[in-house]
Amino acid sequence: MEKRTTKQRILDEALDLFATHGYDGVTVAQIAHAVKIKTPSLYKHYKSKQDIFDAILEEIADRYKKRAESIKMDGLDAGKDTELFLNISKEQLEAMGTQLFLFFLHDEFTRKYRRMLTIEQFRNPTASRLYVAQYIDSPIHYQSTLFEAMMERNNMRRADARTAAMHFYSPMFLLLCLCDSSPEREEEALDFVRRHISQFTEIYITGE
Amino acid sequence: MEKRTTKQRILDEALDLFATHGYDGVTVAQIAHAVKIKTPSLYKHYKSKQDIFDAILEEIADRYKKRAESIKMDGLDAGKDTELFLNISKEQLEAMGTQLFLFFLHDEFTRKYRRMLTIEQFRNPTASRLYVAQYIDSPIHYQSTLFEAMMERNNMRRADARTAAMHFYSPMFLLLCLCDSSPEREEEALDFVRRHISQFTEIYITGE
DNA sequence: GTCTATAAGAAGATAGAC
DNA sequence: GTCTATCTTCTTATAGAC
Repeated sequence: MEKRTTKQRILDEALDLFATHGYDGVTVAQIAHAVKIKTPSLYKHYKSKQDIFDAILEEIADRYKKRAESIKMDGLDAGKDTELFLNISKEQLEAMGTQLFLFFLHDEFTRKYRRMLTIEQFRNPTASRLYVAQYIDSPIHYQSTLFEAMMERNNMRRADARTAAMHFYSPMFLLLCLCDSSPEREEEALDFVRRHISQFTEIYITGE
Repeated sequence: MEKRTTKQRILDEALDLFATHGYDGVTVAQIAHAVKIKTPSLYKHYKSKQDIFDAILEEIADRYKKRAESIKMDGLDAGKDTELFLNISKEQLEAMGTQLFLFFLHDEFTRKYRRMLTIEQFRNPTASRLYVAQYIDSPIHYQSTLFEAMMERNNMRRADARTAAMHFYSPMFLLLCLCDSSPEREEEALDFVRRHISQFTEIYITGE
């Protein structure tokens, strides 16, 4: 027995195609071919091409919701991650940031989701909502909470926490966009990430 | 006599449609309808749909090339813009940054070009090249040159100029992406831009 | 340079056998 | 649940009159 059902495999292959060509650039025949079935068989699993697309968006929304809940359960506001950051060395912070960046860059699904949402954000309201939530609002909010706590404890230069969060996150965002468009520049981007974090901590982090 | 020829109006309306729906999401009939001619008339001006798209890409490349040349002619490296920055007050810098951001955000063509390149970057190598050049490499390079000169003259905290350039530019880039996807959040984004520049100058600019 | 008419093929989706 | 065969509509593009 296969682990992945045909229904799931359709979503996987469709995502793969949508992430490069966009919804309108992909035919149901291409999806079927990638799944190694004939076109009409698709319709036993999904009632239309739009239905496949919607299922992918739902999957993205589900993953996002689960991750957001797990962050709350782990108790970010209670200070778990803050404690982590307080006792971290500059080198560890740099390694942590690089690792996080590499995860977002290399994780197959994360990368495809991001590319699909990037393409579809202007014509699909749900895609737009998910794009902004996942790649802009959520990271900024997370970093803000962290930095606020650090500033309160004088582990960080006092400043507007949301602006500091943007100073920390936005270079990562830009470099992700760069690598999504030009994967061959990954090494250069990684070098940038390291120097960015290094310079950020020098500027913002007190009592090294 | 009309100022804009039919040939140019086709490009304008096609761009408008491509910038939201992408190349594959637009039919030649839609373009013709927007131009208020019938579909076959399009083919007297362009030999195919792809030809229209390529002409838009060429237009983008031309504008970019011209701007790049005018920057060189104005003599950035000779220090014109640097002089400007050296004698600028914090308030002026904030106003200048906000104005630049607003131009990129509101200028009709700039906005549509950016959205089209965002959509098409993953399936069209030329679109990818233009996207990275215009919205990542070029701004970073410009700011780097500026900051290097300022650091040399001790008008700026000494640090890696390219990293500082990224610290200055990447929040603008992220906020442009936000506004492209969620135009209703423009005011919030503008507020962020102001606070970002204010905090940036506080951190990086010496001898106010 | 614009139109009507139309060709030629692709694309989404269904019917019905197995 | 997969297939072959087929329908219908949409889409790009051309022919040829005006």
